[in-house]
Amino acid sequence: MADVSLLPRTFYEREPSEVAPALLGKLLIRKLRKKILVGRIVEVEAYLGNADPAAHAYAGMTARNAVLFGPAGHAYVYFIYGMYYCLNFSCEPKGMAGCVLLRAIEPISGLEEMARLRRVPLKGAPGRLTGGPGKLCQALDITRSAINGVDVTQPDSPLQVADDGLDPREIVATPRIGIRKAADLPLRFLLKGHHCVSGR
DNA sequence: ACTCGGATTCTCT
DNA sequence: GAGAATCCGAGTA
Repeated sequence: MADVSLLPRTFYEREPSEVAPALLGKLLIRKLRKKILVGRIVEVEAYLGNADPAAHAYAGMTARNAVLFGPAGHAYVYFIYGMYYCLNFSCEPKGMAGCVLLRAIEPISGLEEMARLRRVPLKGAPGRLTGGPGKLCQALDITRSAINGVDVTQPDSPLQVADDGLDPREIVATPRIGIRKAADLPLRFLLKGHHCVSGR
């Protein structure tokens, strides 16, 4: 893994529908006390802020979604269904409060620690480890208290995104998963045929 | 292969 | 007090 560069803030200062597919193939890096966990982003969803009824920011700023109304390139972590967290990155344009939801990664490094955090056996399909928004947060120890509001463009941040030069082969767009409103928009992006995307 | 429901708690009305 | 950008196991087939 030579030539790995941190994604700059300008990367996030675009429309979510542009940032989302651009994140595919990038490396998600989680720094813990002693260990470093790495995964490759293989599935994301764009949320268009005040232009998108399915977005958390649609109804305006609250204590929960305040991060989305700040500068781009920050982590928005929310708690859902009583037991899971989901990870997003804030985007521009400013005031629009758009974001990108990370739905699945391919585990690259630190698989043992990920399996321990997930409480599943190490052997088995990698998609079982990080193939879903709730799963990847559990595998990388991402919680609202630890990660929400973190600037992912900083070298000393516990959560970062980097480019290692990989050019994704084929990207496909589909409707988003698990939402009631605006359920028809093709804002879910994934690496075609990848074995770590969410679902069965 | 598919459908169904339970777990569990934060957030906003 | 309702509903939620989920996951997993059980049941049926």
